[in-house]
Amino acid sequence: MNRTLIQDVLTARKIGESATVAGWVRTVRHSKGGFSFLSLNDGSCFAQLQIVADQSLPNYEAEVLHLSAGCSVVVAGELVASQGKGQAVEMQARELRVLGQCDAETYPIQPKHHSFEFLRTVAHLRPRTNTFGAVARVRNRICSAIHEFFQQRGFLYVHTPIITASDCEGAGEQFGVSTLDPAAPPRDEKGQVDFAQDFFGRRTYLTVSGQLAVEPYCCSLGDVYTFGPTFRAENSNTPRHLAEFWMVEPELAFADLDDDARLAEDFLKFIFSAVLQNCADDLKFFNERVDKTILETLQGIAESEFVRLSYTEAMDILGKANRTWDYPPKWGADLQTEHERFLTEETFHRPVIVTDYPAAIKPFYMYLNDPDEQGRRTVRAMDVLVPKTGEIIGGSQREHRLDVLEGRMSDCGLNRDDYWWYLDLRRYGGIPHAGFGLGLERCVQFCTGMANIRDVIPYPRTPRNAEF
RNA sequence: UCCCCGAUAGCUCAAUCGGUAGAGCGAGCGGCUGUUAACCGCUAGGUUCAAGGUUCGAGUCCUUGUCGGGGAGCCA
Repeated sequence: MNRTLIQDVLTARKIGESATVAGWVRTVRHSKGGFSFLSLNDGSCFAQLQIVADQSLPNYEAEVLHLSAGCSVVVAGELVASQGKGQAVEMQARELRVLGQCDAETYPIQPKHHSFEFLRTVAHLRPRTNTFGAVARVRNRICSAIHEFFQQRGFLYVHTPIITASDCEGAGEQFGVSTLDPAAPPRDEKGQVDFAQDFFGRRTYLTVSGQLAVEPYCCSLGDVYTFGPTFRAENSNTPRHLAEFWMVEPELAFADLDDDARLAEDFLKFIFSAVLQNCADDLKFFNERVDKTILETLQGIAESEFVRLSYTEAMDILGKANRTWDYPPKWGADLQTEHERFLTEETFHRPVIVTDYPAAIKPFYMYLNDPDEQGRRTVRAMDVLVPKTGEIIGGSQREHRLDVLEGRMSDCGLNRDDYWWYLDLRRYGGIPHAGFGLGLERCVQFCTGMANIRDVIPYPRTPRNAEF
């Protein structure tokens, strides 16, 4: 069909021009004067195009008068200056064809307010609403900005596997992948399930991170990034966690943690600027209906410097704070949510990059710092914390010294043989390198103000929920 | 997984001390109207999440379960 997107009609077409548009009716208002007003949305932008359909249309009485919210139509007509308020231009229909009827009695998306909880139960129809259309467009813009940012800087896009054999990537519980019959799996002599007879001849899992798999490409080709789905089988029931989510993981060659933090800050600012620039109508809607601070916050961040401080400095600030804690800050323990919020929302009012966490609470692959004057060991890790969402990025400089890495693996109780290829990178031409992971959905949450992560991904997967 | 809260009409919610289950929106019909969160009138619409229990009587109290929300942990 040779149609014009409503976005183009509203921005690029002039009064007097003809066009054909197609979309879904949002609301219908019939006038006894012999004409009807349709609000038409086709997803190309937030705005609706008002269609004026009058009784000169041959199907006016038979079809137009029976249209309701949700019907799909194709309209050919001419752009005219609107006589009413609320829109500058509208389309005078010359021909209106109904593509799909929509029973108003049973259609779940009524022209009224719905709760996000209810809309989750109709996830296949919620993209027809203002909110979820806007979320989808912002999410898309963020994804294109991610690729733009890295491609402009010469990063290579690398596809890491979804299915992995390493069962100790260190980032959480994993989903097993198997084609064995769960009711009657083959058993070995000890009565254990014999995964040697499974599809891959060994135990396999869905990936919890592409990092380990992308490092070899970084240590061969330079700056790289991976961007794909990630799976965590944690029983997490929060507005910030999904069992299936998307993660961007750049890996910088010949780089340390300072380079990494600088990249993370530039990266987030690039994304926020892109969204501000290209999704103005959607953001205006979020700012009015979802979170009245979202525009101010995004603009403020795009222009301000992120705060940098070490874990030890953060502990000092928290320790001196004049308030009571559910978890009193203590060097050696991880930052609690209340600590993170205090830093971002009450102390600095902007993103904070916390670096150099105690080695004992971080994974084996992070670069080990020299002991401080008190003999405490830290690693070159960083978390980028933002107001409300909390941790949006986690990253580190990687340990590239073979002996130190092997020592850390022993301390963590890991078997070197399982990581022979990972250790090879340090054995043969090892280089300092660093990287981070950005949770895409948390980024979408931050840009839209949507409170629940289940509402920024089309079909959320969470414990006990894989509908649609 | 732990703590707290909730589940009533298609949707959003109300229902006093345990005593006849209501409103708004939406829908249908009619009126009015270059309308646009339209407006006015009428009508239909209920296994009060499920299963037990207490009681003359349960939407309301008790138990268990399911689902949802908020907080925490795990993290992105």
